[in-house]
Amino acid sequence: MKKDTIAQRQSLILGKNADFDNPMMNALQAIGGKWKLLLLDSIRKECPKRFGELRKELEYITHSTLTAQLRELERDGILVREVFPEVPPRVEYKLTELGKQLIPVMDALCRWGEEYGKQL
Amino acid sequence: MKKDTIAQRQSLILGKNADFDNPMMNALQAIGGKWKLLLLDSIRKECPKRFGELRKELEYITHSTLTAQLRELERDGILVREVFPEVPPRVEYKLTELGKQLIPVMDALCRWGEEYGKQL
DNA sequence: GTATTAGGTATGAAAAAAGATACTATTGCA
DNA sequence: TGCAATAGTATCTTTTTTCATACCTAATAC
Repeated sequence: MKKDTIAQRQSLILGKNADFDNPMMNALQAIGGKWKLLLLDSIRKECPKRFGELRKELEYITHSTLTAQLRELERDGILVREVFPEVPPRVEYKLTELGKQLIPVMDALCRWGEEYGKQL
Repeated sequence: MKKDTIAQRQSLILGKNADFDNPMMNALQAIGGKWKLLLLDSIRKECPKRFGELRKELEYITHSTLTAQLRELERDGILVREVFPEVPPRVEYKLTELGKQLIPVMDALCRWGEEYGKQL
């Protein structure tokens, strides 16, 4: 296959046309960002969760980055966004069924993170 | 705490002085790169694995990036590097105990990746 | 009419990650 | 002598990601 830009090659690796035979690639394409697992971990602990609550918890994430990451997770069917037509507005995010299926993964990863933290 | 550079803030988030109370942050600090889980997934399937084999499997990774990622995983105690004093040289990578504890995580993540792939 | 609120968008600049490329070492073999 | 093979390093450039900042929206209270 022709490879013109790096982005195109990336799409082969972690992108939309990812190798369906490699589940790890599929998974990383969806949740492989810097913040995504942190976001999902926070949402699963209190679901639904508001935008502002996420901001507070992920102290150092930027407003615009937070929006971007949430949009991607929504696009990929991992969480849903619900807007309440109030003023001031309220927006809640919660896991979809697919998102909930990530909970065992997050559990396992957290357990490992504790192990890893011990020897840090 | 004073925050001068982005790097310093990052170190608060995902870095060496990460919040030990947040296992997810610990975990992502170690295995959160773009290639790391792909590398580990490949190594766990055939352990030990040679440098050149990794290159072939992760078709699009650069030689120097592969080296860098492997060095970090070694530094973080997730895999060990064994050099065989032959010519041409042979270098094998294998999971440490800590690395092996990642196997359930990778299993869970792959299962999820399959689910996710279905609706892609 | 303007301040407040929560959430969002848009822009350009900065930083981090990854890439391309060229170089090294080793030694048996033609 | 020169080349092949494997693994690695060093340097510079490009790509991607994230940040900083400013601006937008809506209903309500003042």
